[in-house]
This record gives sequence, C-alpha cells and structure tokens, in this order.
Amino acid sequence: MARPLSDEKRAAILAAAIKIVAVEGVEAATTRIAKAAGVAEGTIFVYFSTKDALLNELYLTIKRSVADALTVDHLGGGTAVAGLKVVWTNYLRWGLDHPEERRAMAQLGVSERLTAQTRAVALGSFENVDALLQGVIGDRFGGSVAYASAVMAALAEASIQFIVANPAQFDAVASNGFDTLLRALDAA
Amino acid sequence: MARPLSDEKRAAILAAAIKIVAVEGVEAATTRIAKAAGVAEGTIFVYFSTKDALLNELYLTIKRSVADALTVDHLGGGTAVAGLKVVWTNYLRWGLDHPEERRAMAQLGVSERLTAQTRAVALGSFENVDALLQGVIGDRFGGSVAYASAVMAALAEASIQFIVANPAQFDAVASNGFDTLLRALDAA
Amino acid sequence: MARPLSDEKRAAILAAAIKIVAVEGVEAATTRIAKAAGVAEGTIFVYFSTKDALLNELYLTIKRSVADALTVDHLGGGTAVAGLKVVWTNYLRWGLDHPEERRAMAQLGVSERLTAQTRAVALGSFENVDALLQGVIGDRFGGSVAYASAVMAALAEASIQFIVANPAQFDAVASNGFDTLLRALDAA
Amino acid sequence: MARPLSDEKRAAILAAAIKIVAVEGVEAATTRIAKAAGVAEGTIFVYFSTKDALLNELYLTIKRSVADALTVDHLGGGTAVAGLKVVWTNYLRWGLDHPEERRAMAQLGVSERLTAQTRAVALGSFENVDALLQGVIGDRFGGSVAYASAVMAALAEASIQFIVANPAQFDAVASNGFDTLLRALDAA
DNA sequence: AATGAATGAGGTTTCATTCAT
DNA sequence: CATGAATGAAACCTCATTCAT
Repeated sequence: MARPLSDEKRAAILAAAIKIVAVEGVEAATTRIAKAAGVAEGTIFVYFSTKDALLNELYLTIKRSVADALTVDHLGGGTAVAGLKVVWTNYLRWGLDHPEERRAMAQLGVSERLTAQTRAVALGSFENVDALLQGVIGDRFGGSVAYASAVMAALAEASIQFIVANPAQFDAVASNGFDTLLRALDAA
Repeated sequence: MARPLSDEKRAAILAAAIKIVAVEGVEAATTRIAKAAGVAEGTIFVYFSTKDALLNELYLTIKRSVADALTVDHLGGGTAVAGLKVVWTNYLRWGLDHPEERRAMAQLGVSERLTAQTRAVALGSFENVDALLQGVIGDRFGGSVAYASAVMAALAEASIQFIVANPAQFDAVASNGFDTLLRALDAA
Repeated sequence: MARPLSDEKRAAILAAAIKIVAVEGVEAATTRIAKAAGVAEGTIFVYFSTKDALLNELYLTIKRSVADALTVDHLGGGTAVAGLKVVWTNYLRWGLDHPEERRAMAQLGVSERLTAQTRAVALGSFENVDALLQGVIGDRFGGSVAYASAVMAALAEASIQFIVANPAQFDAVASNGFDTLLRALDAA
Repeated sequence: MARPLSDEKRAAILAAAIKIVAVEGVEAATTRIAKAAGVAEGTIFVYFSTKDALLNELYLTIKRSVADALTVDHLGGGTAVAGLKVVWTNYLRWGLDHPEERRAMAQLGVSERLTAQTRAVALGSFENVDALLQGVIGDRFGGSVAYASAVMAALAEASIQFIVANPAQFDAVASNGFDTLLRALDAA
C-alpha cells in the first residue's frame, strides 16, 4: 500500500502559505511557499491540485480558524449583547495574535482567484455570530444582518489597527470599541 | 519639435489600468492594459518608466480624484458636523459612481508595489477632511483622528456595499449611515 | 530523488552556445541556443542562472579545453624550447580542429559580459605554458612573460589563418611559424 | 530648397559611435549613440539608413583614419625596410593616441554586422603598406603578404599593449618591436 | 508519496525604426 | 532637416505544472 498523505506536510504547506502570501501577495511563487514549508516544489501539487486550489483552501482554513476563535466560549447562556461582547473581544484578540493571517486574508479577499463558492462557504462559518447580531439589532436596518456585520467587521479592523499601534491599551480600546459598536448599531 | 506627449494618451492608459486592475489585480499584464488603452505595448513605457511607476501613479490619481470629490463643495461655512456630512455624502456618491476605482484601490492598497512615499503623499490629500473630523471628535479617542478616520472609512464602505445591493435607498442609507457615524464617534 | 541534473544536457547547451555565439556573437538569443541544444528555453536557466553566467562558463570551458590540448603531452623532459614547440604545434592543431571555439572565443574576448574574475581564472590555466616561455626568453624583454605570450598568441593566430587558407601545408607552416617565433623572441 | 545634411552632425554621430561602441560593443543602443552625439534619436536615421549602415561606415572611417596616419610621411624615398619602420612607428603612435578607436575596431572586427564588401574595401586602404611589406619579404613565405601582414599587425598589437602598461618606454619598445618584426620576417 | 529537473507560455522591458509635428 | 513620440517584435527570465526517478 502506498504511503498515505501526511497531515503534517499539508499543514506545513498551508502555514507557509500564510506567511508568504501575507508579505508577497497571492502572486507569490509556489516555489517560495514550498521552500518555506520545507518540502519540494512538486509536493505542493500532491496536496493541492493547483495553486488556486491551495489559495481557496487557505482562505477557508483561516476563516474557519477565526470562526472557531470567536465561539470558543459557550455563547448560549446570556443576552445577545453579552454574547456579542465575547465575540467582539475574541475577534480582537485573534486579530492581534494572528497578524500574518490577517494580512493574508486581506490579500486573498481582494483576489480574483477565490471562487464564489469559496466565499459562500466562508460566510457560512459565521452563522452563529450572525444570529447574535440579529438578536442585537432586532428589526433595525431593515432587519438586515449584512449591514450590521459589515459595520462590526469595519470597527473591529479599526480597533485592531489602533491597538497594534498602542499595544498596552488592549482592554480600554476593546471596551470602548464595543461601546462604539453598540452606539453605531443604536443598541447602546 | 516632434509630436508632444499626449495628455489624452496618458489619461487613456490610466483609465484602462483602472478597469483592468479592478478585475484582474495588480498583477494584470501590461499588455492587457495597453490593449485596453488602445496604444502599443511600448507606449506604456513612454509615459511610465516601469509598471510599478504606473501603479503608484494610478493610486495617487485615484486618491486625488476622491479628495477632490469630497471637498468639491464649500466646506468653510458651517459647523464641523455639517461639513462632515457633506464629505460623507460626497464620498458615498463617489463610491457608487466609481465602482472600478474603488475596486482598483482595494487591490492597490494591499499591494506591496506601492512605495511608502506614495502612501504618504496620498494621505496628505485628505488633510482638510481630517481637520473636520478633528472638529467633530474634539479630544475624545485621545484626540486621535486616525481612529475616527478608520471608523468613517469603514462605515462608508459598509454603507456603499449596502446601497449597491439596494440602489433605490441612497438617501435613507446615506442619512442613517451618517447618524451611525456620529453615534460611533459619540457625537450624536 | 528526482531526476538528477544531466551532464549531457549541460554539455549540449555549452556545445550549442559555441556554435551560435561563433556566428551570431554574444548577443545571440538564448532561445536560439536552447533550440540548437535541443532543450526548452527554460532549461538553460536550470543549468545557468543567467545568460551572463552561461557566457562566462562558456569562456572558461573553452579556455580549459585549450589548456588541456596544449599540455596533453609530457612536457617535463627536454629543454624549454623543445617543450614550447610541442605547445606551439598542439595549439595550431587545436585551432584548426576547433574553428567554432576560436571564433566564439574572439567574440567572448571583446565582450563586456565577461567578469574580471573570469578573465583571471582563465589566465591561471596557462601557468605551465608561461613557465616554458620564461625558460625560453630568460631575462630578455625585462623578463616579462606577458609580452612574449602576446607575441606567441599573435603569431599562432596568423599561422592558423594562413593554414586555414592552405590546409595542406600544416607541417611546413607550423615548423616555419615556430622558427619565426623563436627569432621574434631572439631565441633562435 | 531643403536644408542640406550637416557634415558636423554626421561627424558627431560617428565620433559618438566610436566612444559608445568601444565600451558597450556593437549592440549598444542607437539611442545612446544619439545622446552622446547631442542629436535626437531619429536624426541618426537621417544620416544612416540603418544601424548596420552606421556600423559599416564607422569601420571604414576608422580604417581610413589608420591608413592615413600610417602614410602621413613621405614613403617613396628610402629602402622598403626604412619605409616599413616609419609605418610601424606611426601605427604604434596611432594606437596609443586612439585607444577608443582601437577598442571599437576590435568590437566591429568580430561582429557579424560587417559586410564582406566593407571588409574588402577596408583592406584596400592598405595597399601601399602591403607594397612595402612585399619589398621587405621578397619571395619568402611563398611571397604572400597576407601572412607577413598578420604577423605585423599581431606584433604591433602586442607592443601597444605593452606600452600602454609602460608608457615611458615608447621609444625602446617601438625600436625593439620593429627589430622583433624584422627577425620574425627573417629580414634582420 | 516525494522529489526537483524539465517545460514553454507569458511577463516586463528594450530597441531599431517610422512618422507626425 | 530635425525631432522624439509611437510602435511592436523580440529578449531574458519566471513560474505553475508535469513527469521521470
């Protein structure tokens, strides 16, 4: 029987791709990813049929990692606002802990190499967050979670950039940022 | 004297670059830009020394176009809030009227081909907008315009995306979006 | 392990480069060299990092081939003059047997693409020939081998050109040419 | 009536071409020659139909300049040996005074851009030198001037290189070099 | 499965030449 | 005549992908 595909190697390729894509963009050569992963050039194509397949998979992997980080705590219990605050704080923390993933995602997000299918699947990972947002906004904004979701993502990005420049103020910025979000959503 | 450099041709190249970069990203082939501009391959390099020079110039051109659109009206008269509302509305309108520029800017913004100098110059185009923001936030947020600026840009982006999906509701979304901004900035 | 680098392919590229450079000069297109070598364009850059690297390597290869041809016989035994005659005759024979190498060397020699390092290494291959020349000239010409070496190369080139035009007279020209050399070096 | 072609401009282009070809080879861009000549890119093609035409003309111009320099003195009077010594000394002096022409000629000489016709015409400029050589060698070397001519050119080149490295010794090297030539031609 | 040599299409840029001014 | 913008055919080199080992 042939040797089975190695999960470590696959993970190493994805991890290397995060680093390389973060700094060089999606047009970075696969050779460079292979080198960073410590595998041969051809090995990438043993685990991913094409470079595009690798990039789409990479996007999904990061998105899932974010989604997992957001909902690592039990969210069922309290109010929607309380749950959302947990999500908010977890997201800021994830962003600060994963600068390369954030930058890689920015590169992937504007790339024409992501399929519509990939984007759709990625969105699906955030259903429980959307449910919380729904609970917070009620029927404001036409009951549309999309708008609230964009606002939250945008404010979170602004907050993360601010904390990156002022790392000591995590708690204050996180707290004030959440208040800003609630005000923006008219839920303060 | 020989044929002078043609402003129209230069503009045609930049206009073509906007369209192509918007859909194909910064790695789009110069050949394709030339074809879209209706000029020969070599002509691009008569007007721009390298592809990177073209991309940097393109970024500055779009940024200047945005800055001009924001401050086309007289901003001196009323309160900072009133001035900011004009800027806000103009920005939304510009965004809706220039979808390709918006997408091209997103591509350029994450590209490592922009020089620090280019980014610095681009920022300089928005000084009067920053002054308005400063007037609105006073000494909140540590008196830092950077955070407020990021919040505004983020909310504007969310609003534009929403209006793109619901074109008829421009006025309502613009107005509510501005209220959201004021609440977010604690200036309502 | 994957397919190893092929010595034959490398040699084929160098051999093709000799032919092409001989007739088209150092500016001959790499595409043409590849085609003549029976490999793909990209393959050239697997074996040589740049075109300049190929040209420098080509120069060294030919120079080494000449040096080997000159000293193929045992030179230790007799007098310096006897040894030099062997070198002289071998050089004429090599020149006649390798017209393309001679022409390629002429092209490479005047090219600004050769590095100083390459030229220095090439000179080093002829140390034992220089030693023979030194033995022949003693302290004449200020004891400088450089001048004698240039004279010998020049006379050899003249002889080769003459023999090319009159192939049947190899022995006579070689012999008379060597006498000419000795007279020129005042060692007759 | 149209403005006539300017002899100064034509001369400036040829002079610039010498300098540029000397250091960059025959593949130097015409733009660079134009810039060095102080004329516009297109002007070169007003005076020379193609780049190859310019290079061929350049070769002939330099060759004529050498021929003129060799026979600037009256050669008719004395013996062939005395006349040849004048030619020899003039040639060394020309070579030392015109290093760029020498280098340009070396580049042009190996170039495939010279036509056979150009080479033939160039040879014709040296008929009176050949006559002197003929007088010196008599019927030795099969009465062939070609061989003697190559030997002389080769020894001159070696001498010039030596003098370039030791500029103070012009007279001694010139004199000894000529003795070497006579010995080589068995005419001492 | 893993490797990396081999491939050749395609990318940016150069350049001789043309032609509008 | 003189100019230099405009052209488009290469040129060198990179890179995703294939395939022999």
